[in-house]
Amino acid sequence: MIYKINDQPNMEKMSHKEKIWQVIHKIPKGNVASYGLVAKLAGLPGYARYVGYTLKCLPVQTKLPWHRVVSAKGAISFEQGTKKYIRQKSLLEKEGIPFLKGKFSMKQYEWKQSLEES
DNA sequence: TCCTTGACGGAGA
DNA sequence: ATCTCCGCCAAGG
Repeated sequence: MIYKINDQPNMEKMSHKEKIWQVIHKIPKGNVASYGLVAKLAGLPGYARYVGYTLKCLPVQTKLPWHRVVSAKGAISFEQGTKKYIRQKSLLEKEGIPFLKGKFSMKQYEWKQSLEES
């Protein structure tokens, strides 16, 4: 299906996955958001696991900044040392977020949506 | 239908 | 700080 970046369609009529894509697309570069926060901002509180499922279904060449979504503790949800793990880690470090002791500081880098808009 | 499987989260211990 | 356990919820067998 065609997904236009700048559309702000009627949330009621969007599928859950579309709502989730919309939210992830808005995560600013240099910030991260937990699966739970993405779900909440998408109007789907409690759907943290579903956010993970949605990301798993993304095509490899997606433009969506999936790497900015991490666990609530700031850890990467892939098995340590795997290619995916290393890829996500480097993409975020490239955006200036330090990875210390196996995690990113949510306190400092988690997206504060309220300060940005709405 | 029922059961299992996760890119989850948080309350306890 | 860690680790386990359990509730969550859609998908896929």
